[in-house]
Amino acid sequence: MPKIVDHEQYRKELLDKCFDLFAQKGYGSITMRQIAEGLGVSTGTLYHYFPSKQALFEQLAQEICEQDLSTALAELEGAQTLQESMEALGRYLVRNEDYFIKWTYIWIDFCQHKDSKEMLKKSVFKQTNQRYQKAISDLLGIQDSVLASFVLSFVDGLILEKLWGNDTIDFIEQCALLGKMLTVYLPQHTVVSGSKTAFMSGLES
Amino acid sequence: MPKIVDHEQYRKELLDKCFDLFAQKGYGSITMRQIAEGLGVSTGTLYHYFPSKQALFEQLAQEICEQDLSTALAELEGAQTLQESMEALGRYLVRNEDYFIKWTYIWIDFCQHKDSKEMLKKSVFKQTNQRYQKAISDLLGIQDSVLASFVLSFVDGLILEKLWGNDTIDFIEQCALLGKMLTVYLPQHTVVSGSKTAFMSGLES
Amino acid sequence: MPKIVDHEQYRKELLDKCFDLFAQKGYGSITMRQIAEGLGVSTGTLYHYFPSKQALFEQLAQEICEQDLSTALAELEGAQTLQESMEALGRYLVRNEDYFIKWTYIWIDFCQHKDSKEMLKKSVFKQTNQRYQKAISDLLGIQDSVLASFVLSFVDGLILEKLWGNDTIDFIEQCALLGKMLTVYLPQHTVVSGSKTAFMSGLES
Amino acid sequence: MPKIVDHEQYRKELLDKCFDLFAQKGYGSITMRQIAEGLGVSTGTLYHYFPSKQALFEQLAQEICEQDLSTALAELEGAQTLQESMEALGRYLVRNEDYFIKWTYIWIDFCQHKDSKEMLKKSVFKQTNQRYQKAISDLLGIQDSVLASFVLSFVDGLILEKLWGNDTIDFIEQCALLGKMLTVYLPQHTVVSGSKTAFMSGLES
DNA sequence: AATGAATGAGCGTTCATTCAT
DNA sequence: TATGAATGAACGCTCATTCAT
Repeated sequence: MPKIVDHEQYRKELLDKCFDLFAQKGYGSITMRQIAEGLGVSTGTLYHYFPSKQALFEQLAQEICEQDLSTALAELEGAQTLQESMEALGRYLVRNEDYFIKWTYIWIDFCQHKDSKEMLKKSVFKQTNQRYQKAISDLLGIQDSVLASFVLSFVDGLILEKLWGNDTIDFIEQCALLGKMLTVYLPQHTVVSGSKTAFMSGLES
Repeated sequence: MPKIVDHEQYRKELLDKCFDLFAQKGYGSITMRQIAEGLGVSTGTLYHYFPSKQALFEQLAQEICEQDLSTALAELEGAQTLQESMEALGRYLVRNEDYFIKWTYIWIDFCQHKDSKEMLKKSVFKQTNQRYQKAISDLLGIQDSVLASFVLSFVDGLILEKLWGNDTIDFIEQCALLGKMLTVYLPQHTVVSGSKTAFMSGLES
Repeated sequence: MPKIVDHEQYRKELLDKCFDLFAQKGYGSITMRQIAEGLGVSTGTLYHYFPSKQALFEQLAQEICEQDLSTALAELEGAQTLQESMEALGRYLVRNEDYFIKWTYIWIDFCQHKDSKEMLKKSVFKQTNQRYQKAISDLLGIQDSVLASFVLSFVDGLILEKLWGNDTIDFIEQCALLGKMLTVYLPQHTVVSGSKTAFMSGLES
Repeated sequence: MPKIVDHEQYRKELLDKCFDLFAQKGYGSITMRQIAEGLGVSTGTLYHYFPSKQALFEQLAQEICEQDLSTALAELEGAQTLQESMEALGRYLVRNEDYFIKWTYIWIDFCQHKDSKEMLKKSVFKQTNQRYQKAISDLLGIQDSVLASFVLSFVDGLILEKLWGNDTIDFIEQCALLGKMLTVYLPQHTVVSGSKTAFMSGLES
């Protein structure tokens, strides 16, 4: 039993270290030898833990989708106003820019191989997307899914612009702008249903 | 009397047909044989027109970056209000969703191979990005580059969400929302300098 | 616990077996698949031991240049007279005719690819040639380099004639003739400096 | 009829120009495109005159074998003594060193492809070799075929040494040495049969 | 006669994967 | 468990050859 734990734990460690490797070269361009080398193991060992390159990549995709959002979200809590929330979001994006770019590389790569993995994509990604949307709803303090999608898309887009080398974009500035826009938009368009959210009361303070 | 072929024109035709192929499988995963087959030529012919796979891909990237925006922009003209402009943008995105997703796949792929191509990326893409930003500025009728980047990122994000299979996003709905947000935001924050733009007067009507 | 293989030794074994293969078809006409098949390994294995076809060929050329001459020379020792030495040389050439022809094929091939290998050729071959010239000087028992070159060229020519199919040439007969010619020529032209060589005393007996 | 003459003549011109090309890279390493380019024609034209690469090479080999020796030999005539003849030979070799090296490259290349060409080799080369041996006999003024082979081999060897880069060899010096050796050797060993040759009388003068 | 575009088998080489140790 | 040698199908690319003009 403890053996299995070790095996499983080591597998996860290897998987984590694969993140950068796949992000840098892409599924189609990295080789198992390069991965093994990057992990500091032999190809034999790599195949001992993962049945194939495809399986390794899918497990990685699965893994990064299932990553816990709670610690991330914790960083965003504590804001008193929407504006503060957005500014916190901006700082959070700046701090994790590199990670998000890599995440994006990997996920897009994964999407491109939509053969038999359609199902996995459907199940895992949909779920992930919902979690992100939920996180944004919580952050905004509203339930409007269109608005949540709006913010989600905007954030995706910020990262995408950075990914392809546009360094004229400033996450902080952009998120602040989003904050301002939401601040002037929301009070006029939100149907306050029942009790106010913590966020709304924050807004009014 | 050689076989009469307009070498340059045929090269461009082949290049155009490569767009879908590279978008579907990615640079690292598609093979020259597959490309040749997809184009309906032999590998020999493919190499007669392109010196290498990498050169073919770079020419494709160059090509799609240099594509004319004017016809695209023409579709967006004629709107009287910002809201109408945004709605036109939404319809435009819906109409060209497939194209933009493929464009994104290819460009991200290109960015991932940033070895000696850094320069090309810098020169070509930067320019392209500027043209897009300019187009958005024109569409909005403002000069604020932060705002233009905001809209650009948002649009990028919409496409990215669609790319990875999120079909709960509705371009029309999202662009309408953007329109509404801009409509309430702009009058309060834009310093109208000198004569009003056509757009601004439309707003006031 | 890796598979136990003495990498370096196995590499040498493969290299040795390449000798005949390259000699028979020539560098430009033999394929790596044919070589692999000839060696009884897969192409993958071949590339595991040699980085490229060119490197393989260069290592082979290097190898055959560095081969020990001492055993060969030992066969030629023990002759009491110049005539006997030359007759021993003739028998030696007959015995190794096949080997020398192959050696010649390979070396000529190597010389034809004198691009960046000029240096290797210069260093390795020159050295080899000097060793051969030295061996001939020892055999003749004289220091005259012009004479040594004469004999060397003659021997080269004998092999070359055999290489291109002239089977009217008889190594024994030719070497005997060389012996006779040297025997009548040398006493009249050699300045005996100091003590006589073993060979000279043999001549006089 | 005149058309055919032109065709045939042009074919020969092309063939002549191939000499250097094949000598420089070797049959297996030169491509038909490179040959065409070297000749200043298209591949189509090349194939119009020669049915295949192999046929082209064989025709070249045939051609250079059949080349007239008479002009060459004329250069060697006029010597009064054997020594003079050998010195003339030395100068002749120096003058044509480049040509002979190329000739050797090509012929060795041809010999290496001894599949179905064995016959051609047998017939054409044997004949050629006999002509050379005859030329040498004439030059020496003797009929001894062993001696002729000796000289032929020696000359071959001189060229071979030069081919593989040995530039310490001096054709003039070597041929002079050969002259001296023959001069001391011949009078003692030649059975003068019947009338003296022109050469012998020269020797005695 | 002459061109060069087109072909596809085959080249040198790589790579995911297997296997003996 | 861990290694890296071994495999051979398949990769990017080339080349002798054919063919439409």
